[in-house]
Amino acid sequence: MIMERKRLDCPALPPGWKKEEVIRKSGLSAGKSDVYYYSPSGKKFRSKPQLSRYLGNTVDLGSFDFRTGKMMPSKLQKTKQRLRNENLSLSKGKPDLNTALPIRQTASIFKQPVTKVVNHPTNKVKTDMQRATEQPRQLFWERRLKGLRSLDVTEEVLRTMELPKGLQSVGPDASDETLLSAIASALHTSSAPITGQTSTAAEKNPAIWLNTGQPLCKAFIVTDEDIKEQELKVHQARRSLEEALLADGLARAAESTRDMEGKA
DNA sequence: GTTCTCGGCCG
DNA sequence: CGGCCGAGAAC
Repeated sequence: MIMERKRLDCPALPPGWKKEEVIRKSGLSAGKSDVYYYSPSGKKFRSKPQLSRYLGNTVDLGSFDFRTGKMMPSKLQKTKQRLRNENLSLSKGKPDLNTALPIRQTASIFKQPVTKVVNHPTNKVKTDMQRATEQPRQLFWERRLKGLRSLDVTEEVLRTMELPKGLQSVGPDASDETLLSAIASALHTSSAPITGQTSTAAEKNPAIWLNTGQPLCKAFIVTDEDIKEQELKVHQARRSLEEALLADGLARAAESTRDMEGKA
């Protein structure tokens, strides 16, 4: 007899998500149960951290109880406690090893739709369409990114990027810092063109008119000079990378040569 | 190779 | 005690 695995709908998550509870039937932990979730595309999730890594900023799992699959408002208290503790330990100079929200800026750890251009221009790689369709977002979620900095290996703060004068932010937090995060996130999260907020109404009352598919940034104009300037920067960056790789290769070659001589 | 399952760590 | 994830077992 085959034990039917019940995959139940989960109202607290976006449509199509399923929840499953498996009872352990042997061993010391017999009787205990494990809870799993399945995305609309069928991917299995076995913990809350795994879930929030995947969902990114599209869903606030702060009050989500993984075991029951329900939103538990009582848990909001604990979320605030956690934030306090984080700020405390950060001010003591401990490195922030938290990999939960908000999303990281420098690497796309989330699966994104990718178009691979090979010989024939119509060829495409398979993508997770459930993930590719943009989901509703919280207004002004980018504010959570405030204060994030990129560090090098010695934990020195890297110089932040300077933004062109033409870029101006929209919304309650008009700092350049958040603007940069908002744009960087938009470029990472969406494959659609980034135009900024094209409706001028959004500037007057963003809470109503904000286009959540676009960053908190006024519409901007990109001139030919901007493009040329950027091309130059990319070119220079590639040159220095090329030089670094070459130097590294030479160093390795020299090292292995020395090793060989040592053995002979 | 992938999926299932339980152990065990750690907060 | 329970959440989370590693790793061996099963397929």
